[in-house]
Amino acid sequence: MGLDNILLGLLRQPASGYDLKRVFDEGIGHFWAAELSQIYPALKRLEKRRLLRARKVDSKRGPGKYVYQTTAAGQAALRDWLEGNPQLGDERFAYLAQLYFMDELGDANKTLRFVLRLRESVGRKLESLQQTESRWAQEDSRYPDHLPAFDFHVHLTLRIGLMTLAAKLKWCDESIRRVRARATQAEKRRSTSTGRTGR
Amino acid sequence: MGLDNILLGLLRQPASGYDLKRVFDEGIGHFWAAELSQIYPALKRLEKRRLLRARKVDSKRGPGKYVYQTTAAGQAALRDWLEGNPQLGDERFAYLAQLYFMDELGDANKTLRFVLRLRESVGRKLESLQQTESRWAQEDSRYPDHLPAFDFHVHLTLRIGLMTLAAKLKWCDESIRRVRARATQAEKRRSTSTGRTGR
DNA sequence: CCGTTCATGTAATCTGTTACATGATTTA
DNA sequence: TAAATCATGTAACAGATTACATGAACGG
Repeated sequence: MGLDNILLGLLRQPASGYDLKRVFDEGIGHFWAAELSQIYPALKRLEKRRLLRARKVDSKRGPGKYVYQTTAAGQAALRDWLEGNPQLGDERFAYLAQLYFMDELGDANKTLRFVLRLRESVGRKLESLQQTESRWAQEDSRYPDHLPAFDFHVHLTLRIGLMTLAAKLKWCDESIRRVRARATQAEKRRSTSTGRTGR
Repeated sequence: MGLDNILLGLLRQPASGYDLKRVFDEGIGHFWAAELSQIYPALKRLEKRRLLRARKVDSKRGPGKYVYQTTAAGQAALRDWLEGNPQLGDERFAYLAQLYFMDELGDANKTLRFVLRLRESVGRKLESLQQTESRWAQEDSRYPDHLPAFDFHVHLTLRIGLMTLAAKLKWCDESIRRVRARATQAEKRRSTSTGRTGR
């Protein structure tokens, strides 16, 4: 249902499956992903249910192109979804599961390197969103509080992405410091006990 | 693969499927969820692959109980996973998709109420994690920097949960203020234009 | 002419949820 | 004695990924 509703939202502006894939990758990737192999069947399904209408357009490049657009019935379905409760699903973070069990490796340096790699990825994502925001702020003097309704809502989702990534980065830095402290403590314990027992 | 590896991690301590469900619900729910109907087949699968070993134990209550435990091969598989890169999957947040399209409703008050409901849920989750942390801090004087390795890693995952939830709550508050401002501006525009046009 | 981008799709597989089925034991 | 908890499972469905298949047009 998630994807279907998102397509109804995106297709208030006409677009092809291929176009939509770009939107997922470049536009809303920070809160939803989808593959082409998932998008195409979904479009057909929604067309059959009369929530989307399709028309064939011949594009300059490649073969024929099918452009979809939300119908009045589709708009009504979209509104129903929007009027409902915030859909907070269970979140799954495999990297946290990895960290949770990482005592298994018995080596604080491995935990440290793990968090350092995490920091890199988080930093990259954060920079990318920050760029998006600063470009936007430069180009539109109404940013952020005098934007038209659509853009304002887009901005809100951008902000939460920015703020949670910033929090994660802060956590990485905090954790790196503390894991380092533990690693050097373990190092010390090793050398003093070696010193005392003579080996 | 995600669940399988997590089970290998959890079953370093012997437990039944039913026990594990409680761990998902009460222990690691903030980063991974699983249903019993998913856990039981996974246990069988892992047992067939000799990554877990099962033994039957008759409990006081209910019918026979099967207690599983990670084997040496299972431990090796677990370590391979832990040595790998941090697994950052694509995150899907349906409530952000809802917010993204909420201009469709053409009513800032609906957006406001949506964010208020969100704030409630986030607040509840945050409080629950905060309680977990403060209980832990009270009961264990080594908390957080002198904990044994396992507990320290658990603590790290707790911290990131706490910090991202705090960031989300901050975002809610920020957004509530700004959506309110927009709602009252829209209100004003309505009344001045009514005043000017005389209807 | 070769790689990239445009463009659409199918098939197999994996992962996860909801609903259903069964039955013992404990607690109110 | 009825509801809650303990305990294990199956079946049907839904959602998503990976691999495969096809082919036109453009840029270097």
